[in-house]
Amino acid sequence: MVDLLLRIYHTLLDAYGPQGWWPAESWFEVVVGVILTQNTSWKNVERAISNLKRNGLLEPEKLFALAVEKMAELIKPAGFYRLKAQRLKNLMSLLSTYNFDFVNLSEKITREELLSVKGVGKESCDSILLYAFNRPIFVVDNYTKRIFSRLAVVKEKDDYDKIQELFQLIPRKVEIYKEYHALIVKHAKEICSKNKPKCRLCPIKSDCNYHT
DNA sequence: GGCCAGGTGTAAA
DNA sequence: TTTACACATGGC
Repeated sequence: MVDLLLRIYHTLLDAYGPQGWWPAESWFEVVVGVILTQNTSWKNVERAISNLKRNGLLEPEKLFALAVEKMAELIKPAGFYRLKAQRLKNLMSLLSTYNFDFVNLSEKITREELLSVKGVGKESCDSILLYAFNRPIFVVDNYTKRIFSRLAVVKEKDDYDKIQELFQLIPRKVEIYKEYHALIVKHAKEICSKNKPKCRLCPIKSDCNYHT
């Protein structure tokens, strides 16, 4: 099974090349991006991020000190902005207990702690651990579920933990974990873009007419 | 105009 | 335990 997963990985890598995720200039930008991108296109997240940057607020202490209402205004382009502003606040307050210290956080913060934050679910939690703090944790998203269940690698009703356990049979190399998830997202976008031949892997809709 | 986007929490069945 | 819904902007 591991061989199969690695074969798919290399196939994707050959097809699309390294994706270089996460696109950010700092670990803190990753953390913020993770919350902002919840059910939201990256394009919209970029606008929100650049609003924060432009105001010099993409720094832990600055953002933590910012009123939620102000934050909400700035991240508006990312959608769900009131909700996400509060979620960022919640997350900031956990990170503040580590004094926003990268080394400290990288070594000590746990999955349980992150999951206890309101607004941080499994995918966000694992994205933060992998992409911000370089832990070998595999990120499972809906694309992963749909694509790999159609490839009959996982079952339709397998839950997050089940699928994650499977992928984590792959040797725990952070770079591979980062790249694999990124490639899955890339593939998901590619196969449903126009001018592509029909395939049975549409991640957008299970009954997609365009790619059945 | 409708569907989708690099999800999550909550409430009802 | 599963399902339905709210949250919201912007691209196509």
